[in-house]
Parts: sequence; structure tokens; C-alpha cells
Amino acid sequence: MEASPSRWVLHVDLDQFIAAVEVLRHPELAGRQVVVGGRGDPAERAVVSTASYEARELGVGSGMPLRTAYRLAPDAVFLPVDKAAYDAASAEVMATLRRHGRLEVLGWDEAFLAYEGDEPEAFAREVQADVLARTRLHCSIGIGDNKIRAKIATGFGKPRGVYRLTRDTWFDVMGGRPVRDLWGVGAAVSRRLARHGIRTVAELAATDPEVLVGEFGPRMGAWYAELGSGHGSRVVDDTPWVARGHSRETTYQQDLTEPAEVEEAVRVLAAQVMEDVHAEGRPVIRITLKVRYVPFFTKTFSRTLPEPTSDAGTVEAAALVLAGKREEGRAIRLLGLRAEMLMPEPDTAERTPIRGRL
DNA sequence: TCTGGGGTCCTAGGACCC
DNA sequence: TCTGGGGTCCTAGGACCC
Repeated sequence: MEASPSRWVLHVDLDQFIAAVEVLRHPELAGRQVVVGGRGDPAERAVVSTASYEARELGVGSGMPLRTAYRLAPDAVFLPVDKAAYDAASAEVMATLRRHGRLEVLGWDEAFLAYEGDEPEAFAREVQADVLARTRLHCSIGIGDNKIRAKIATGFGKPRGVYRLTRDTWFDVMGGRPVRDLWGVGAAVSRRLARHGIRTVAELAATDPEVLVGEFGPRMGAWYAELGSGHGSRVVDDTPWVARGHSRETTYQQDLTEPAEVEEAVRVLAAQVMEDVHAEGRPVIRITLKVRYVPFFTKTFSRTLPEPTSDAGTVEAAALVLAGKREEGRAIRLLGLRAEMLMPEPDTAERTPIRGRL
């Protein structure tokens, strides 16, 4: 049952979610430099998941190698990533938000909320207060007349704020900003746009869609054209997400060089992936093996299985066949295995990709 | 001191088929 | 001058997001 468009869309985004959850568990860390990442050992191969504001002041940011973070902030407290704790906190937040209206969950720490009334700011403040009261976590809220604008508005509200962005204010607020500020435009796309002389959001909006289609193809070209004007869906879709697949990957602390250790590592990954797959109860239709050679060159090998299977042995064997395609004798720093699963219904619903839904 | 992990979707090119 | 032309499946790679 397709939900209908809502009058207002709110985008709720938790402030410093991971760091905030850690501080709740360890109150003594409040106000200190905190860096969460990997197994919490800054000497290991891993990166920063989140840094507290105090650590950010020293230049520590997410995605940065832990070793670099340690160099910048030697006095920081380094904590391991604790997925289970964040899952639990996230579930609490989402349950709270759901009490206020139809909810579309986007990730651990963000969601769209539908609102039909006349006072979106007042409503947003109520939601923030309720989230804080029930979870002790702060959030920022973007108000929009569609999902795109709500999502972008949130950034202007951080931290702990509320910000409204609509058709009437879109170009005043966003027109002069770089296209990179749009959700879904990254470094590569903004470089390609720049080659057409398109640097700002207003310039993107003014571009003939045919130019964009020529550069990016029919779907993405059309999508970027809409994005420039801030057009997007107003439908907050609360149908539960069905995972397309599951994957596990590991960066090894020591490079793998021996065939036997590579094969053993593939078996371990296969077992881990199949745990997640079995929890879903749907068979695997395709697998992809990711191989990152030293120093940092990544290749993927994939294969559609002859028939859908839930048998761990079959999947492991197929993964080992893929591993056999690797360059023998080349040191490996990462292996990953992804399993795609059969989708529940034979695809009657029209496919509405994430980007198209926004 | 290099460069995580878990996802999603899109595109391109070749194979294959009618 | 020559090339059909869709459609679908498969694989590899790219891009982006949190």
C-alpha cells in the first residue's frame, strides 16, 4: 500500500550519534576528546567512525586513519566500535519518533517523519524534546516541503536546531552553494559537472537536462536535473526495509601472502556472511568477492549461482572458486564477501530506487 | 605512521536470443 | 560507401551515503 504525499516532511538527525551514545555510557568522558573507531587501538589498521567535538577541534574527523588521529590527538580516549550498543540506542530513538507520525528510517541515526499540521517548527521542537526525554540524545531537525529539502535543511539546524527549507527559499539558501552540498553529489560527480561549467546549485538547475543525460545517462542525468531545483518526493514511506544482501569484509592487520591463509580467510568470511543470510531466511542468488591488494588496489569477482541456495557449503565453495581468480603471489590487505539474496515477492512493485524515492 | 565496514544503485559492454 | 535492433542476463567497476 503506497503511502500518500505528506504536507510537510521532517528530517530528524541525531547529533554526534555514536559519540553521544558512548558518553551516555561513560559520563566521565563528557567534555573530553573521544575517538571511536576500529577496535579502539590507534596502532591498528582502522579509521575513525566518530570524533567528539573536542577531538574535532584538533582536526580529527571521520574516515581518518586511527594512527593519524592519534598523532593529532594523543590524549584522546580511543574506544572500539560497539555496533550492538548503537543498534539498541537507534531502535529506542526510532520507536520514539514513530509515536509522532509515519516514519521512514534512513540509517542508524536519521529518519523522515511526516507531518500534516500548520506548525512544523512547534512540532519539531516537541519531537526534539521527546527524543531527549526518552533517550537522553539530542537531534537536529530539517523541515521541508519534500524529502530532499528536509534532508538538506537539517545541516543548517545543527546542532540541536530546527531549520526550514522550501520551494520559496531554495534558491536563496542553496543557489550560490557548490553542487557538492547536494545530497548525492560527491567529489567525482562535481568534477564532471565542473567540466560543463556547472559549479553552483543554481547553475545545475539552469542546465538543459539533455546535457546532464548525455553526461550521466538517462536515470542519473534526469535525477541531477531535478536535484538542482530541490525537487523530490513528499512520500514518507514506512514499509520496512528489505535488505538486498549482506557482506562482511576484513582489513587484515598483517597482509595475507600464503594461499592457505587466503583460503582460510575466505572460509571465515563465508561463515560470517551466511550467519546474516540465515537470519533473513532467504536464499543467496549471487556472490561477490572483493580483493584489496597491497598497496591499495581493489578488484571484485562475482558470480550468479546456478540456483538460489541457503547452503553454507555451496556458498563457501563458490567463494573459493572466485578466490582462485586472484593474482597468485600478490599480497592482500583486505578480503570481502557479499551475498545477494532472492527478493521476497517476484518484483511486482515497481522498483523505486533510493535516489528516486527522495 | 596512510587509506574501515556495511550498504545501495547505476552504467557499460559482451553474450545471447528472437 | 558500412553497421539490424531490441531486450535481458551477466560481470566489473564506479559512485555515493552513513
